Amino acid sequence: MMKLSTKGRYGTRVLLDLGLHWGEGPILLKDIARRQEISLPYLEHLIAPLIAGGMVKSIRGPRGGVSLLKRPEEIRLSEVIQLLEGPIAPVECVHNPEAYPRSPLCVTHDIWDEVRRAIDGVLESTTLQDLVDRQKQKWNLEHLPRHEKQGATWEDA
Amino acid sequence: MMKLSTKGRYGTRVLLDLGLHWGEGPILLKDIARRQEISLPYLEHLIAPLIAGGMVKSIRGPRGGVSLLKRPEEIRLSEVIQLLEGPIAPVECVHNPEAYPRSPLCVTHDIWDEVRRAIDGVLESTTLQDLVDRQKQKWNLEHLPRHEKQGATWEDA
DNA sequence: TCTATTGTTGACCAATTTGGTCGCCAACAG
DNA sequence: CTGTTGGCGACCAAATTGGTCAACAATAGA
Ligand code: FES
Ligand code: FES
Repeated sequence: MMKLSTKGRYGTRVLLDLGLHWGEGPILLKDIARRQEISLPYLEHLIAPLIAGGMVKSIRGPRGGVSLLKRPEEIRLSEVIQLLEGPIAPVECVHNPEAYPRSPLCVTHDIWDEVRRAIDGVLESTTLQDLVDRQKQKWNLEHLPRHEKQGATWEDA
Repeated sequence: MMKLSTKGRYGTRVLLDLGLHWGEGPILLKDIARRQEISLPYLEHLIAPLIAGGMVKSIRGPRGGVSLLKRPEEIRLSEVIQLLEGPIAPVECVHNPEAYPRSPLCVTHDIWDEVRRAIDGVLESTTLQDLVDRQKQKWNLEHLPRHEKQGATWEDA
């Protein structure tokens, strides 16, 4: 039920990667693809909505690449998921109130909206900087230099 | 993102229907199908996991039908969704901890688990009886006799 | 200006999931 | 035995997912 697709999962990892390299100028898609183990052609599609959403900037040509347009602490996970997976809602009608005139009569509607608010609460209160901080902390606990662990941000076993 | 499928949505309506007819003996699938506007063949598939999960009892033959095995106040929405849609988790690894040895190193894992707990919190604290009560209250506000409105529990416009 | 580099786009594809229908079988009341 | 009712598996179409590929656009630097 209600699984996140690879868009959301990979995309979050891509942004975490960009957050970890914040301030280093344009990052090559090729490098992100290698570190996050995402195929380059697929990554190009993943990054598109993030660029369209004004979250990421891209530069073509030599010395090009992509970088965050906003500071990591200004990027909330709710925006990220919104861009990558669309509206955060367990059912259509919750996100699209006016299109469903029956909502006021529908009991389950109220519950699904509560679920939506619960999800949104978590994602809204988490920023990309939070993820970056947690990642660095985990690396420190491992007593390993950061650059040796940069590939270890996967969610797939 | 993370939409509920018709299994979860229709199935919840089916249980709400059974909750509203609690104590009336076996309810015909045919009647549920008509009231909830679900095709009978599809309904038979929807009800299967609920029977397998011990939530609903079925009786075949004349004067048969289905009915709740537990009282509506003992049926939590979390169980319902669990039976109909599988584990409540935005990513596999959250539900399947031991199969994903990388979890402790993975930052996003923590976030997805927070999301899972948020969802579960809502569904765990809502029982079928809550839905029944809300439905009756909505009907009362409409000042209409109950039996005229029994079809109006849809979530689809 | 030429070229190598890097991102952009859209067409295309296979696999999976979703949302069903249909036909036959099993159980049971009368 | 017969009619009624649910159980179950095969089957199906459509949508979604998860990609690949080739052609193109932009740009930096020689
Ligand atoms: S291991 Fe589960 S999200 Fe990373
Ligand atoms: S109208 Fe949205 S769930 Fe019923």
